[in-house]
Amino acid sequence: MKLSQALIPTLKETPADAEIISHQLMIRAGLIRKLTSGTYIYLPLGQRVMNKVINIIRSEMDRAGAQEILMPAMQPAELWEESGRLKQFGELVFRFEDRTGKKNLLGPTHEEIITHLVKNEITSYKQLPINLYQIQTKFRDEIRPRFGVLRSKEFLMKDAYSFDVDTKSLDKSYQLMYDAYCRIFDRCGLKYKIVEAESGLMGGDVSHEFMVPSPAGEDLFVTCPKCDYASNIVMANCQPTKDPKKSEAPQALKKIETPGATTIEAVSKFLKVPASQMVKTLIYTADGDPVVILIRGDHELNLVKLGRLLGTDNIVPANAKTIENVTGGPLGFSGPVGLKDIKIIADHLIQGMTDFVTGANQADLHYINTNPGRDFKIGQTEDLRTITGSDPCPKCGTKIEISRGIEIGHVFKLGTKYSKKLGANFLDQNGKSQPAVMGCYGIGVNRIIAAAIENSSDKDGIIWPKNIAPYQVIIVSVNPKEEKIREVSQKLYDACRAENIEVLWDDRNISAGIKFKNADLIGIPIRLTVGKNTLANNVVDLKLRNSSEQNSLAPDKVITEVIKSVQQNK
RNA sequence: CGGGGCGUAGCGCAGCCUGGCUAGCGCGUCUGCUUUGGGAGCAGAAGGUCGCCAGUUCGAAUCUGGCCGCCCCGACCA
Repeated sequence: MKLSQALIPTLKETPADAEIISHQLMIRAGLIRKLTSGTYIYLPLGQRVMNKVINIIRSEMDRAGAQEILMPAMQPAELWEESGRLKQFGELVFRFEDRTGKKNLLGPTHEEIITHLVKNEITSYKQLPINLYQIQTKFRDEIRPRFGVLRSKEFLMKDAYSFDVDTKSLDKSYQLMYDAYCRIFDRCGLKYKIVEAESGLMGGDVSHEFMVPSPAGEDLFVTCPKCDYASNIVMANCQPTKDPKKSEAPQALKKIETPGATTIEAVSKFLKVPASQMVKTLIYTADGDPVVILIRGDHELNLVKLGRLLGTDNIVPANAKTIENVTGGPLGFSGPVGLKDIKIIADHLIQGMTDFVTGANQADLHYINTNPGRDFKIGQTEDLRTITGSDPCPKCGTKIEISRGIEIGHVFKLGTKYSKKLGANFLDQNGKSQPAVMGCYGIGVNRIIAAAIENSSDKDGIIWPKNIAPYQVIIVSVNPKEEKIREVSQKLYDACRAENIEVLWDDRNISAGIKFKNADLIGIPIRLTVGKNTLANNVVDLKLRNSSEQNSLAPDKVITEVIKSVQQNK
């Protein structure tokens, strides 16, 4: 492609509404343009990268034995009512009616549809296992789209679904996908971590996320610097204190005034007591019933853990009225002392704490020197908090590390959740009807692009991994009006095209500086410069985007070098 | 949805507080000439419902109200 003819609108200035590097560079390098919040137009350069990624995904999925299909983005709401997920997804789903009043939605994911298909088409164990996938646009009415293409309302996803006769067979299908994902992300040139994850709306018990570490990521994950432990932060187990140290002489419980101090921070400041020496009493309602939870002042309640414990995800903070009913006191001064007729669920650490500060269930009053056992009863002790950076690794005890990451892929063992609900059964060897055991596997295609840029750029622009670069080579003709320069450039351009090497030719009649800046910005791996060196010594300069070295070679030699370099990465 | 911020030419911004003539600046764009190894120079030109609607006023980009859009933080979301 000649740059003079290409729609590659680069920007010198950083757009004001782009916060993170990948978003800024995707706009500046002319990959995307925003249509509205959460939807983007992919320009030629962006679309080329997208296609590169898609091709890699497709080849690895096919290699793993998965078969490509295409399901509609428009789906009947009926199927979602059957699975019970319409309510669960709630506002996240775009809904609409057709002219007859039939309820439809734009698919945020496709478990319902694939299960429907398999229900009708798979009837025998002889047809299993099977893995079907598609690369398709998903729609999610996100509360807050952000960071460009990282969280958008419309995005491209590769989603695969496996069906097996039993869990043992599912383990194999799962591993196959897990390995395929590693190959896909390796080929995309990404550095990533695989972490244990929460299954959320998908359901199922086992899942792993593929995370690209980046400060721009929306997810936090935990890794151990010593062993191989890696987990999403919400899943990381906190170690119970094995041998709680009781203070030798607990102080007497005492009520003291804390006017207007309704938060841990305010009380901590007022009483000059560190948050870690306080206990917060949280009242939630789970399926409408109030629960009382105790967490150390400097810790955070982990709703996922609480949900697992209570067996529901319908957990919301109690309103002021419920709090009054439960504690007899106003919001902001709740405490465990004197609570009746309600079980107190405490985080593991509470048991070992002594002489701590907590609410007195009366306005403007807190207790100091509270001690569990003596002053109130803990009904149940559980791991309820979110792990912190000062916690030990649940596996080996080394201090863990917390990092941010971009979730580019997620694999789930679903089990029979959907097959049971939607009736995807098959006849086993004994002629008995069994629900298929499912797995599902997603990759965010757009996120791979953003993650690759987050992973690899410098002050001048993008540095593409070779396998997903929109073009392999860019030829910069310093002064294309010069006949010899044009001639040599044309020769290089033709030679690349003859070898099927993707090449951009900057044939524009503009000053050289712009061309170099542009080439760096759009991040093409190999740059060939035809300029005064060519005129004086009949050589072309070859420079790689990811190195500062530049070599001068005869035009024929340059082509050989380029071919070698491009093939190395295939 | 709660909190904060923004909306003036394709992009980045000034002007608004303290209302007033033809709404500016930089980049980009177009024409011509000179340039061409790291975002060139000169000369000329095009490009604006000042987000929208209403109100106050002799007069509104500027003041007031409503609405819309966009960004950031949060609710923990594949």
